[in-house]
Amino acid sequence: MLSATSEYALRALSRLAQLSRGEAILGRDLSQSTGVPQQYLAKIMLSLRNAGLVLATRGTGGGYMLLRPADAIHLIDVVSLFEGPSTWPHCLLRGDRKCTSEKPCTAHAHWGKVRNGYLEFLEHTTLVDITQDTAHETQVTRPLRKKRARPTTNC
Amino acid sequence: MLSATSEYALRALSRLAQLSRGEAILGRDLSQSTGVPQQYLAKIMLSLRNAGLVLATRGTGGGYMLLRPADAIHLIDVVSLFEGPSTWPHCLLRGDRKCTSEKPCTAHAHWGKVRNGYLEFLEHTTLVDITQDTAHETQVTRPLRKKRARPTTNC
DNA sequence: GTACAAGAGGACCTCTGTATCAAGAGGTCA
DNA sequence: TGACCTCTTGATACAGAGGTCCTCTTGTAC
Repeated sequence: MLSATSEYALRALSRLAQLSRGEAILGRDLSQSTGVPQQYLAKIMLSLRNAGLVLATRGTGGGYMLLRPADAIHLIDVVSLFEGPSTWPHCLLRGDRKCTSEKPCTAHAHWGKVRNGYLEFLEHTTLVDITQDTAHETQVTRPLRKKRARPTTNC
Repeated sequence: MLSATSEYALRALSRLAQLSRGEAILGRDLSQSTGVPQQYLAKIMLSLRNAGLVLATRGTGGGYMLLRPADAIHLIDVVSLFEGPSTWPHCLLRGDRKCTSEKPCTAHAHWGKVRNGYLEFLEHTTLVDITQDTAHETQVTRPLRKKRARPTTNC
């Protein structure tokens, strides 16, 4: 689905979207309110800055702020920075050469619908949509660690 | 999306689905025709055997075959063996506690549709749907000797 | 100009999924 | 019974994502 990095980026941007216009937030505070490890968040914010999504100001009184209105930043702008192109392949079995667009497998069309649904979701959803009006609360969450369940050996 | 392991499993099962009834395929040949590393495939097949999806027979003339009709094996049966429950969380921002079912974010409902679409796809699609009718090519299978199945230790 | 605040960035660590190796266990056949 | 075949299994290696540490660079205030 989404990598932890993508999700971290969305959470940070969502937090920035809560700020009033012209207001900046420190990396430290951003880390605290999103629950993303500070040093790792710094790296993510760097990518976002290089992508022209946020403005990072150094020195006393510095911090991060959105460079564009929240409703002008779509999830796809963020996710595409951190996810490879093959995350959502044209066929579920991306490695299987037997399923091609000329000779698709039976499930191809159904899979295409699912895939398009997901991509459209990312394209049409903006930061505003995933942002709660919780600018007042300083809720601290834990760093998230992607964890996959081990293959079950029983039924 | 799907882990490599899940996809490997689906490719292998899809290959098994091409065999005629009672026919088995060697691990070596299965690896060759699916492009999955042989030793790694062996481990995956073991999980599938433990899950009651395939029959593995050792010794001369042994190999792998489906234990149920291909149209009775749904993708969800396979994928759930290898993917954890958090792969498709209820909210896109799974780590963000601010988005709850009581107080969902604006995108929650849209995300739910995408999520359900994916899950329904896995639940309704069977091996038959992802299997090409290519049983004629590189025929490296042969009838499995008539022998009782080794009782699986679990299930 | 100096002290301090704050982001930038390289080096390195850790964990997990993916992959390989080698030996073992179960089975067939002459 | 022994040679041979094939899956099983534990140990181990490798690569990449996630995460930390430390130093450097830039900017502000006095």
